[in-house]
Amino acid sequence: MATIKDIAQLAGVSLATVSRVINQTGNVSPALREQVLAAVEALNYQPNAPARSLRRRETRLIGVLIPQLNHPFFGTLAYSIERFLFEKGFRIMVCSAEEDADRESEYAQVLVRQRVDGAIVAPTGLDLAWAEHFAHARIPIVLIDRDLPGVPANRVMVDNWQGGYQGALHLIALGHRHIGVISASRHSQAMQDRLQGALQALRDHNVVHQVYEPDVETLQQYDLGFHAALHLLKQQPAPSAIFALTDVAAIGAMHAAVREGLSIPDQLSVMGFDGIELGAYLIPALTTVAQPIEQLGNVAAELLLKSISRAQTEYELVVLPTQLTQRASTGAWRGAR
Amino acid sequence: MATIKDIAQLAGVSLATVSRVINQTGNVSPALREQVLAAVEALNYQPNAPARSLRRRETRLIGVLIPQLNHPFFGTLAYSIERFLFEKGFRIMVCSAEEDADRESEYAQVLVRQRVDGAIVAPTGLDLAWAEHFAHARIPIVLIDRDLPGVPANRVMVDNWQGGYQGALHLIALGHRHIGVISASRHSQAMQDRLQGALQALRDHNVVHQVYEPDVETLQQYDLGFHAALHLLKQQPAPSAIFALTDVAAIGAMHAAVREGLSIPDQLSVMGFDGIELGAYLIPALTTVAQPIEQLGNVAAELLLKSISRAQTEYELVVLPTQLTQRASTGAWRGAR
DNA sequence: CTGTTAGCGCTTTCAA
DNA sequence: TTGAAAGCGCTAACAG
Repeated sequence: MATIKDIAQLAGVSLATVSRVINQTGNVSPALREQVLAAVEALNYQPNAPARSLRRRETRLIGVLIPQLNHPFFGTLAYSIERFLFEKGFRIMVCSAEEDADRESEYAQVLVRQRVDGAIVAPTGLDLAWAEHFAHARIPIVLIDRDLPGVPANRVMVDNWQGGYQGALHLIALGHRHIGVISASRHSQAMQDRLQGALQALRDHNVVHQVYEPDVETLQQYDLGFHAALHLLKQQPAPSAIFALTDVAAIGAMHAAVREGLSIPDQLSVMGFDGIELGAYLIPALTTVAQPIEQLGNVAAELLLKSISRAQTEYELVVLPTQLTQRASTGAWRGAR
Repeated sequence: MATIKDIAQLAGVSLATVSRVINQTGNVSPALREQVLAAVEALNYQPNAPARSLRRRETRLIGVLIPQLNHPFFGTLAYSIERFLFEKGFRIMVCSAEEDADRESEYAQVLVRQRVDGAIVAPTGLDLAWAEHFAHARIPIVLIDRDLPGVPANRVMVDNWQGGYQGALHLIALGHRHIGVISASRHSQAMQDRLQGALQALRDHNVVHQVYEPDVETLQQYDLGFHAALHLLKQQPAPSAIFALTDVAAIGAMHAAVREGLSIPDQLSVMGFDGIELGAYLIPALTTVAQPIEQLGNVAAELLLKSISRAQTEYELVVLPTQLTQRASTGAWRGAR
């Protein structure tokens, strides 16, 4: 591969001049500029990013550490971050921690070694080993989706408690008095907040409820919802509505309900949480507590860029609102089955 | 951040010794090794990847260039590649070309500049500018999902033509004689192959059919399927079955059908192509021509690693079989509506 | 406006 | 077994 030296040679100028032309820094006479550009063209020169990073002490690389790439919510989040940062001249390295603290920590080290300029992290759980790695390296991070109160960092997320409350309230307002709740993870702060919010609403209105929480973390979220619903539907009295704390789990729950011969929403209302695009196309379309996913990603990226450019000691917490998106999967209670 | 020099100083050894310990190359006496390791621990040393890459002339980075990160099929593909390569000590840089040739080409340049050791590409279309960038830099690539006959590279994909034929045959065997086909893209070779395969089956059995092809590339695949189905259902005679050439489009089509008051599969059969996990949880569960997505990713990654380690002039084409996965969204023709 | 030069952090001969 | 030193490709003083 051609180097700056080759260009200099071919153009008959010094290394510095080539560098100046390429980076548009400093003044170069039009004549020389032309020569350099011609040489660049002729040799298909592409700057060596590692060399540049080494010298400049910045990589223009941002780490994105999420639980799972192959997931509608996190995939959309990563995608929005990618687009935002691409415009700003930053590239991303996406890493799937797979809901595994060891893997998460290992990936954090990888990102540190790559000398990313910053990282956006949707933490897996309560283990903070990964955060230590970034802290030691003084690499700024932004927490997204899942809160982690102890960590010194900017945070951007929705008000999960409020969303949980809001969602449960929707079912209550429809007349449901036996409600099942499906939590997707014990270790996610977001999930716990949603759950507590929902429970509060349920208690406030004296609604009988049953909670399903998985014993272990799982990546099989559809399946989780499926089995959770099967479990909840066996309870006595059986719920007339299910509030799944993620859309993906809600989809699994819907499938389980139909397999049990129940029609949605006539015999069972099902709602989710997240607001993934897919929800609108389900049959019936999924009622959900929607997060502003794109905005979450954009705000996080923006905040990160800010803390990269000027070291800060004050950390922001941005809380975005959720929005109840009522669609066809929930309906008024129609009496006992 | 601590450098190898700091470690050497603290441990009272030379740079070379530190390097030997860290890389486990060359022999170092146990005593010195201990000292070095202690210093590494004490200073939270993390090797500087850009510096190492510069010197070693390899980055252990692999580019993954796909049309869209936020997409069940490509997301799963990227995820399987990530997992496979992580085990082998390689990291990935995922880039979403967004079905846009310019963006794709730009991203290819980014990857070249990062000096990735190789790239796995699901090309957007027929513009080959991106491939030139890799070719000039002599960076090995593997094509995945979408074929591009002219490009000198390993290729791994399913037999899309056969899959298309197989899918159409399934509907024909169910007795359908008016079938609508939804193609998701004009520029994707994969899509064209599927379409041709399906058309062949349709012609072979004298089945009346109607094809919907989008005018422009779109990232809104659910919506594409939705509008395509609306269009097809208006035709005379109306189709009794729809074969969408991606699962995501099939989901949109199902939604449109239900909105038009049709029940699936009683009044309209719908099937897709891809075999995304979600399909099994839809209501009704989606019949599809399934690709072995994980395997596609793994094979591509393996092939790439092979061509990185030893430069090759012979290129392989790996064709994996599709599998018809029959579920609830398709059923026997029940007579005219 | 242009060129020379000193490193960025690391690996790897080559000598000792 | 260990260390000294050169250099990967680039940028940024500094000098002219």
